[in-house]
Amino acid sequence: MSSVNDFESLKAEIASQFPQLSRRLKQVAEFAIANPNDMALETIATIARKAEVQPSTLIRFAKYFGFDGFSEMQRIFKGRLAGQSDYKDRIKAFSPEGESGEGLFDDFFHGSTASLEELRNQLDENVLGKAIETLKKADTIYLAGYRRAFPVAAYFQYALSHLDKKVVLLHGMGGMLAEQARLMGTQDALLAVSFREHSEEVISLVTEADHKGVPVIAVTDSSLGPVASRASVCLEVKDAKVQGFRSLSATMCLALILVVGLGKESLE
Amino acid sequence: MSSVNDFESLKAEIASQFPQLSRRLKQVAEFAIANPNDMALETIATIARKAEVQPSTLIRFAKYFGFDGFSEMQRIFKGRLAGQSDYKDRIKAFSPEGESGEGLFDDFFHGSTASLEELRNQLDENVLGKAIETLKKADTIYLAGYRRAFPVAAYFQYALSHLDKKVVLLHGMGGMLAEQARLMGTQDALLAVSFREHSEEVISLVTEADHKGVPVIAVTDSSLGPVASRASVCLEVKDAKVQGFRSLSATMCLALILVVGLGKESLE
DNA sequence: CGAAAAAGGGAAAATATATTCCAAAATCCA
DNA sequence: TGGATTTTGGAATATATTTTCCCTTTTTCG
Repeated sequence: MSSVNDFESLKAEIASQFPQLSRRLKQVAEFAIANPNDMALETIATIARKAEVQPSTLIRFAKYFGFDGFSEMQRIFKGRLAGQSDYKDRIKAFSPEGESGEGLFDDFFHGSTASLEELRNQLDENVLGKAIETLKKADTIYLAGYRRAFPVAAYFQYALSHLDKKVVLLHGMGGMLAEQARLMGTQDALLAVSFREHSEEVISLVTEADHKGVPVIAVTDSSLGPVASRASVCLEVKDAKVQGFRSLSATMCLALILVVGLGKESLE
Repeated sequence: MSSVNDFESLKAEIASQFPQLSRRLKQVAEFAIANPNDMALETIATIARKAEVQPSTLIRFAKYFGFDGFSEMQRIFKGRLAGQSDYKDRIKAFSPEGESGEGLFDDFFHGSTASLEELRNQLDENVLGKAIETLKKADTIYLAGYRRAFPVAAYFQYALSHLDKKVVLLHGMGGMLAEQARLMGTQDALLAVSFREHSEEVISLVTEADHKGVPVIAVTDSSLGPVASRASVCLEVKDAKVQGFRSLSATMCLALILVVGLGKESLE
């Protein structure tokens, strides 16, 4: 087992050992540094062919650097591609045993930070641009969000109205949801925030908008759900869950990005 | 051989077929979209374990979408990783610190992450404990929050009601704010969320509660403001500001901490 | 130059991985 | 309800991949 645990240190190690490597091992070293993707994604045979060495040379190379075999070294290259922030895994599962004396609430911060990290990695600039473009074109922006998504919709209402956008929060108060929604037209847009177990209200609103030809921008945690499938633009965001409750940290950050993006666009 | 050649079209294809997939195939679809990295880097057995399906289900999934087998479909996922990582390296290489046109949204993530970090450092365990204790003792929790603070109050309403706490959101709709607030008693508590330029409503609510002897828990960005000074417990949180707009990422994290803290306490 | 040591090639063996297949369970439909 | 059809789980099989090992080639150094 090698002491090297991440790509950066492996790279450094290879660089420092390089001069004293044999001819073929140098060849592998150069290939590995130049083609880390291949090293992560291809089989030993394919890599060997591309690097023009024998498969066994690759294994010798791995063993030279203290790994049990090639596969073990390949993990490092895979880790590099996976993003390897170790925050990532935290989104799904938190240590149930919890505290180790230090930082009783670290789980929460880690979770939120992890969600942000994930959002940063996943957020597609093009999709976001399309969303902003749609909002910009809209005469009136209708907002939908219920249960956990309601605070997000409320935040949009606050922030967008500060941009002098016409916004209507479809709160359904007084049982007037359908009436409120009836006014949506093709020149408008519906910004729907919805998380799994999507509420009936949001699904029917989105469906109606879709039928009418009103552009729908979805902010959701499930890009395969009923809301996303009817949306013209789908922004995915996953907040960390702690003891049955999800924060809204990442979603709020996404909301801010949308708002500021729209603000910028409007000024130009 | 499938007609799908890149990740984006596979994703679109999966989304469009999703509704008519069987239960396990849906499970795979969700996992695949949510964890494309695992799909590219792990073995069938590992993926199956993570997605909680049988290996054979993964193969059925691949075949459903026209691939010869799982491995062929996995190529699509590998392709995605191979393509994007050039971009990834570029970011790392050219912008080691600040901005350089790349990482257009890094400001937002950085801002939110920094806010969380600050919250983590500033948050006093004793103060938090006192806040939770107060909320726990309260018969009914009254919630106040206007403008930017409203989404936070709304989140509290959602989350606390899931803990079977009696909560009243003082929304002031219909001009009945004073009437709603009149019911607060010393056995209750007022959870007031307010940020600078504090709204008139929240100030008068907090003042009234203070006079009546109702415990007030303040969540605010100004520990010296009119809300904090009248509160029995004051939790300070500062969200990052980007181009005139503040996110609520850190505040939402704090809200989650309070909620989960209260949930734990209640169980014991 | 020639013996000893190191490096390299490549096939064979070992291991891991993907795929098939069939029986059991669930779902559908008449 | 009850037979037909689809879906699912999981062991058995086939395939692919990694690793070992031995022999050949190359390099090193007295």
